[in-house]
Amino acid sequence: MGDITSTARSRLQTAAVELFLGKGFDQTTAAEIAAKAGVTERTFFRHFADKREVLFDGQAVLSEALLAAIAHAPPNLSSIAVLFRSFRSVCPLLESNRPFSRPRRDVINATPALQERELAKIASLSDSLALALEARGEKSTRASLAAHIGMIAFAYATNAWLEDDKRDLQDRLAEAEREMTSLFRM
Amino acid sequence: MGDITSTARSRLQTAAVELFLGKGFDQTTAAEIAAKAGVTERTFFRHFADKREVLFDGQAVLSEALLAAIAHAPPNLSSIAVLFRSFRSVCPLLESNRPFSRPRRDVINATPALQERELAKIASLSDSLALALEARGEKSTRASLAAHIGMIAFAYATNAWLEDDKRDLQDRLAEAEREMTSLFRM
DNA sequence: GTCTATAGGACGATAGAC
DNA sequence: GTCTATCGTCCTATAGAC
Repeated sequence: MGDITSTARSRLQTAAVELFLGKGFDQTTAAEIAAKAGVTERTFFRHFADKREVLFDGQAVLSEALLAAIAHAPPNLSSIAVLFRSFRSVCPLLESNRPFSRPRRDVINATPALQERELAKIASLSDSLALALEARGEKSTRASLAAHIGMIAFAYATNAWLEDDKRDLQDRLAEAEREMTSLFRM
Repeated sequence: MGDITSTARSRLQTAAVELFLGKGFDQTTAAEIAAKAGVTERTFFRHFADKREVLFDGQAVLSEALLAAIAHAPPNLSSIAVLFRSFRSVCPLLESNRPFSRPRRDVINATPALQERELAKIASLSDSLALALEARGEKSTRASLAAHIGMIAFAYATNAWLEDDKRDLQDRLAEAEREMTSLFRM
């Protein structure tokens, strides 16, 4: 991937967020985004499989960070404990990204089609985490349940923090973990 | 909803599943489905907002059954307990529907676009369940976490049962509940 | 040479407007 | 029920990096 390529990509992403915020996802055409980024419509679709995908790129970085954290976690921790440990480890990454995440979140919240895509990405990430837990020796069934449940808490904490950062992400995560654990203690 | 409408709807649904199974979702056009059902393409889109939606109708029945079960559950049960109780109560409904659910599931499994829609439906159902739990007096945060976590187990059990019905749905549910609970006991 | 990014025209299908 | 904008795919072609 050379410089020209990545700048075309990032120009497209920036243009997309601005246009989506300004006039809505449905009212923005791929051609407009491309024009604003100085490329053709056809180039837009070469970089992104469909119009929604332009908003879902950062996931790859997050995914790798989480998988690495799970792989390097000490043994003899429960799967749930490993997951929350990993979530905590990526908080700085997410915090530094907030200026971009916040407007992106607003666009997604306003657009059902984008919410669908986000759920798909979260599910895909959960499946990856489940495999990483299996690599630690967890049974397949339990790894999958733990990963998907953990992601519920992670997504919940992230959303709460994006809506209101009076309390930081670590704090939101700790609260989600507490609440979730307590659900099973009664 | 008159008779003509509902039969046209069901003819469209049946035709859609058959065509999707035969040549794949992407290779099937809305016009083909309509023709097979004896109506025009325009009629297809009057019944279903988009091409995917034709496969997601039964959700409404399931949703109502679950909400009713939650509303009529005895007080003083934990949210998680209420949810699993409700899931168990709809098992007969799902079991009787298996002949339709199984091919539908195959189509969805083969089509990313349909998986996205299914995740969205599950999330929407989870939100409804959360509201029903709140109506029982559960705190909003906890209701939401419980509902989404419960749906993970429910979806997991349903998928396992659809893939292999050597063990019935009740059994799969009980196993999911056991596994999930045990994740928080170590 | 190979590989990759950009470009452009044509086109069927979706889905909304009227 | 007709009309049409937009999405998204197919194909080929050019330019630059390595």
